[in-house]
Amino acid sequence: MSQGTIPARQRRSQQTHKKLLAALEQLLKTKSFHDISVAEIGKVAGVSSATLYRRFKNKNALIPVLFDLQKRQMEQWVDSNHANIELGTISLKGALQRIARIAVRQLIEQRHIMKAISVLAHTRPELFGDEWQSREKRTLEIWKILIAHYENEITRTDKALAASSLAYFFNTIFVERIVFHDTSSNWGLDIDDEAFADEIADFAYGYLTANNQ
Amino acid sequence: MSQGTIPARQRRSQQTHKKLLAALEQLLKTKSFHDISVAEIGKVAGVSSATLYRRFKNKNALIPVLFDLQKRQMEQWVDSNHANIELGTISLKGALQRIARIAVRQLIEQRHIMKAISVLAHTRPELFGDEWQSREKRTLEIWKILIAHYENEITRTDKALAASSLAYFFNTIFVERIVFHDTSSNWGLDIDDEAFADEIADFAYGYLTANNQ
Amino acid sequence: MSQGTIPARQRRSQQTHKKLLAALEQLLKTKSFHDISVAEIGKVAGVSSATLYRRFKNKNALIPVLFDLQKRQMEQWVDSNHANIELGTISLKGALQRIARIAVRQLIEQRHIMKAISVLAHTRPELFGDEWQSREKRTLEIWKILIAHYENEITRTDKALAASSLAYFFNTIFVERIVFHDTSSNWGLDIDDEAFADEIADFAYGYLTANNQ
Amino acid sequence: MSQGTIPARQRRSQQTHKKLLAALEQLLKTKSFHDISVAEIGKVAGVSSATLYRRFKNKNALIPVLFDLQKRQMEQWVDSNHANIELGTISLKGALQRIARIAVRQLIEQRHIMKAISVLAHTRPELFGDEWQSREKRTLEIWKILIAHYENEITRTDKALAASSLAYFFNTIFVERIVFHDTSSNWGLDIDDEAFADEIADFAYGYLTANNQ
DNA sequence: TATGAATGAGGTTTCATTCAT
DNA sequence: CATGAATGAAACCTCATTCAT
Repeated sequence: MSQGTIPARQRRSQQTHKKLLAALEQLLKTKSFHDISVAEIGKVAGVSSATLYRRFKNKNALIPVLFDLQKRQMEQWVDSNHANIELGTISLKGALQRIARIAVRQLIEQRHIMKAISVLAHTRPELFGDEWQSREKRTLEIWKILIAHYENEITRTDKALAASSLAYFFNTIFVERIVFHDTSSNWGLDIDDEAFADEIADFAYGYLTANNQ
Repeated sequence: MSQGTIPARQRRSQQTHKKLLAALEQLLKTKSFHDISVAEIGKVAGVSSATLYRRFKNKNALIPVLFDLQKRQMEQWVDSNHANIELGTISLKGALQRIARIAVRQLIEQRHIMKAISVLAHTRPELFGDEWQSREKRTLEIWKILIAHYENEITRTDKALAASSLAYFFNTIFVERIVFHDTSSNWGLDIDDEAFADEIADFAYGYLTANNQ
Repeated sequence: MSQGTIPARQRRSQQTHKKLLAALEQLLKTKSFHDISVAEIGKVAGVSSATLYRRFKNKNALIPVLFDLQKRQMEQWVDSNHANIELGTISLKGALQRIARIAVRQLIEQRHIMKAISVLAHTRPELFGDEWQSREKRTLEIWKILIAHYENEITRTDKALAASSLAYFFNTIFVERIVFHDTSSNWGLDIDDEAFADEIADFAYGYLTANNQ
Repeated sequence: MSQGTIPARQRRSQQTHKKLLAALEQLLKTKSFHDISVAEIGKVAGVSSATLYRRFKNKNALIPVLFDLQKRQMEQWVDSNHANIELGTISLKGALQRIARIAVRQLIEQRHIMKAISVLAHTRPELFGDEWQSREKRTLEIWKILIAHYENEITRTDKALAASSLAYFFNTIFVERIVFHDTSSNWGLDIDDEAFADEIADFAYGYLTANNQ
């Protein structure tokens, strides 16, 4: 349970909790967290703003919960087999493309919540707990496994560094285009999201396999 | 002249204009635009907040000017020979490293103002005029020139796409690490900024030269 | 039974009643009635705030009960022989000293509850019923008895007035020093409470026996 | 200038300052400081509540100013010769009566503001600066002078203690009757305020002159 | 019955902006 | 022209009290 969240005993209050989060998510589609007032959230959720304060310590306490929500949504999405990668049967390039496409699709799916999280992470980093770090660690592990699997093909010598670089790269490069799609410049990239994912995969592939004589 | 800026006829008011922007820049080092009040800006600038409204239509009108300021600072920096690249005498890889390092250094230099611009671009895109697009165009041109120059070495077939991809890539990938340095996760990238720049250059180099059979 | 109190039929609810009052008393040690919320009282008492409303009409209804509680505590204290005065065996001055010391001790004992009552009496006099008046009457009677007993020694001619003056005096003069001990100025009175009581007794003794030619 | 007060440069703002204080004083006639909202003060003063925050750091910052106001009002009153005591030409008893009557009259004059100060001193002592102490000191000096002047008549041996006791006594004993006149019990003291002052003077006189063999 | 849930009304404070000197 | 003064609108939050389980 995120910090600042007040445990809900009854079913009614759990519903309220959900309704509030759903309202927040809804509102985040059109404005930033800062520009959404507690009253607004309450209104959309169909409860009074005082009720929000029964479930959350204060407005900021919604943020970690938003974070949790994003995580849960992502896990659901992963579980539903959208994110299956069988390293055994696929080339390195294919794997990278697969990953890039999955990342893009998932980011599209969670566009609004990710926008909020991204802005908040840049604006109010102090409101994020350290759960962030555990996600980071797990991601890094996955990249290490992938690199080990394609060891022969990869020319990078410092494998740990390569894992870190890839993790940074994949977690950074899509957000601008996918999440801030409507607001940020597109640099004449008039290709669809799938093709974009492939381009990105090419960066990663090139990085891993280039001749570094 | 940015929109919302009121032309300053007299020298005194030009100074006021400068003082206000300097104050804003100063304040952006410690908090976000949203968290800086007009009164505060006036105080640091040594003028009253009402005076600000004689130079700017409203608080938001500062943003395009901030943007201009960043541009001017960058141009100064470029002019001062920090950003000289002689394509003739240098390998593709060397050129990319050079560019990456320059980008990093320049971002470090303008860290605070870039943070503000980045957040605002994500939060209030409507406040940015279309000058953005002309920068975008010029950047794209530069990449096209570079790609043409190393044509033989580059395996990418769609040169225009490659230019766009590189432009997107270089304008996106550094910000997280350099500008949001203190707030965002570093994915175990325990290398210094120069080495980081080189890693990034490797992505670009790999992308441009990989065997795409 | 104080007004606003809902009669408690069952033993369980009597205990709840007690627990609530004990909680209030406890909380009054650190903050004023106004600053104590119903939720807080409930929490300390170990019941929900809704339960409080089953025992009391509203928050204010606690006040008369607080008053009762103070009375009961005082009576207990008196019964336990702390307050025994045998007029027969003691001088007027001795009697006054005795009374002053008793008053001081009792005020110390009930410091917190008396602080609450004092502030509330000044702030919300309408919340006190008229039971106050019966206490007043009884006190006055006692002073009349004392004055009658030492008739010869006393130079005051208007005995009724003397009784009233003494009653007012003794009921007023200690509170500032004893009850608001930590908050109010002490006028350089660097003596202990017992010596203070004696000083006060001297005022009363002087008043009663001075040469009023 | 009291802490939390923002200096007023223009005449208009000084007027606003005055209007706000006058409004507060007015409102204190019917309710306690705690029960008066900032909005209310603004309304009565004829300004918006935001304006109050231009002159005062916050609501609490009004309190020291209230304190100042009381002091200034008192000084004015004293200067207007209401409080003249010529020790040379008057008996000890006469002097004490004079003082008691003056105290009573002055308290009547400042009844409402004194009620507020008294309640606040008991409720929020932390909001009072240490100016209190300097007043205390001066009062003590005056009593020492008086005692020295009537040295022969006075039977008390510890003169310093006597001064402290009198200071405490005179600063405590009137408030209940005069300031909380309408709310507190009167113990059958059916005499007018002047006669009441005389009774009180008798306590002091008796204290100072009693036979302490 | 007891209580967790819910809320309406209200409180203090901030701030971008306009007014008046 | 520059600025101190003023403000309307809105923000977050609290709490005594009622509702519904």
